[in-house]
Amino acid sequence: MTEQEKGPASNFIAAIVSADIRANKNDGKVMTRFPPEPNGYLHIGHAKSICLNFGLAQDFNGVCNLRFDDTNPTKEEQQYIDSIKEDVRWLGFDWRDRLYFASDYFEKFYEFAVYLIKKGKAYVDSLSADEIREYRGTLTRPGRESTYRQRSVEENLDLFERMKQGEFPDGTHVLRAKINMASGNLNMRDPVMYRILHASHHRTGNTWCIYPMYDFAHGQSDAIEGITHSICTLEFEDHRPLYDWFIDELELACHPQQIEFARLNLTYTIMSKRKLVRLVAEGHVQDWDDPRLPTISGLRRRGFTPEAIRDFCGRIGVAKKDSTVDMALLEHCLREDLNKRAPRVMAVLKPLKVVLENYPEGQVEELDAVNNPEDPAAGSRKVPFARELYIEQDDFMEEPVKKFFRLAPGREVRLRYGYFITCTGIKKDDATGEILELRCTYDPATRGGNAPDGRKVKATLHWVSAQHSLPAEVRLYSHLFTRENPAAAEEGEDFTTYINPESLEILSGCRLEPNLADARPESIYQFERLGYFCADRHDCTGGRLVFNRSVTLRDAWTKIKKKA
RNA sequence: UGGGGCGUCGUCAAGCGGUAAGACACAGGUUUUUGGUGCCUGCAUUCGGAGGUUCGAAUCCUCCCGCCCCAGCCA
Repeated sequence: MTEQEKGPASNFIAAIVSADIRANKNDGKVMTRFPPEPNGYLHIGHAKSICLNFGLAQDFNGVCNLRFDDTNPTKEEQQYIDSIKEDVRWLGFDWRDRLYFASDYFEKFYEFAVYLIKKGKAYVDSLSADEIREYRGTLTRPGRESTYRQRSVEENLDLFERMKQGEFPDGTHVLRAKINMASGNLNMRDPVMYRILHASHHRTGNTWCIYPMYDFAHGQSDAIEGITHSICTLEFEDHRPLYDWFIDELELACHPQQIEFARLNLTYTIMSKRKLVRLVAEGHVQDWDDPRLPTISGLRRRGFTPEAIRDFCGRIGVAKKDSTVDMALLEHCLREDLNKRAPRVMAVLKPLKVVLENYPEGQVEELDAVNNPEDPAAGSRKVPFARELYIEQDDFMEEPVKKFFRLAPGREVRLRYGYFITCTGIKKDDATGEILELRCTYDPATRGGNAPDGRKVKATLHWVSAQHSLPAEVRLYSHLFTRENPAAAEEGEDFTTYINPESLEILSGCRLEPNLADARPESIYQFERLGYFCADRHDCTGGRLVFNRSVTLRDAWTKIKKKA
């Protein structure tokens, strides 16, 4: 069942939207928006918001805008705009011609500000940043009014105009809303609306040297665009009274409804932009698209599909409770998607040579292998079989423990789509005792993997032909952190303490079946019995074969081993 | 000690006065040329706690407890 067939999501926000439509609020129309600040890369938490906003629009016959909240030129960059657009598109969402920028509305915001000044609802404050903080009071004590709060409308108008003209250096004045310095909600204690920033903006250049704060830009942007439901995360709940206050005082025709939901947390990773920046900047990971990161580009490079991510976002639900979703659910969604789509292929990650003593030298057979047992339409392929093969080191034990039913001395197993083989000998390095190769015999009657006499074997192993297989590099990824909640650091430690030193294992001597010779970057395969692997979008080029492990297959044997 | 939220299975999450959905995880079984997949079974006499209202409460009322967010000229 695809996510489309599962029907509209049911969550408290969908319920609100649905009720609004029934009541014919907003003439029954729905318009949402995804409003990222272009100061970093999108991560799986943003995907939740994207799926919610675009999904609501889809489910209720509305539209969803992509709007960049670019009101702080000191932090925002074009490269982030590009990556965000690419990621949203890759996730499968289309904003059509509705690409907006808060900076498109700077002129309007300025007029709004002037309007509020004239109305006596805004004033220029000339306190220093430190003084403003001090005057604001504390959580339990009310603030004090600024000595500049009573400036005349004329003086405020004059000062604000001169702020705009660039007469004053950064930090000398701000425009503030005149609300209530005694409010229990600190956001209502005369919040700053504009600050002076002599900085070049990535879109407006040097046109402005005053920039609106989030609170004086977001709601108005929503109202200008005609947004009906403005969905954001819980930490903005305290801002809602201010969101409403500005729109009311500005007497705007459209008054979107702000609704808050809990942001996504995932076990064994971190979602905070600040911490992600540190991981990248301090070199704990390669870059923003490091496959260990929960960034959209990292997940993509890891081999996650848009379908799996969308399915995940649909399953986790939307609510107001702080929660941490099990990473295992994300992995489950990927396995489920890939199980039905990924072509199967054989790859040996840690090769152990096998010589079939009774197989004719120089003989090569092309054996039929099913491409995907879950999808008959995927057809089959030929895989070369020869006297010398590689199997996985983990598939042999000289002294097998109980419940290990793979290859061992004297034991017979099946080579997938190949023959039954029996281990007859071990060649070791005399000095180190290291196993160099296995001597085996094969049963010619079992070609394809079936024994005419009906005898059974307990294991089927994957393999590749030694001479035909292709060398490859395979990167094995696991959790970036050793703790479920790395953000909750103990005394004297921070989250980097819990970085998993084994989150990346690079295997360079891997052997792939020859059909993988022209694997395209980003193509995903199931390496039988091992997991799903994705050709690296950057490094799997120019004849070099480089694969990233997206996720392992569920593995009963590892569990048995751990219990023992 | 101010303001705003939230507390239903290990983790998410339905439920909205009529007697606790579902998913992941976990545990068994079964099928199987992937110890994969599929299929079957088990997994909250109880909804943070205590009172109360009611024939009946996770749902309504009261009090208590716990957790999260807010003192950027960040978003």
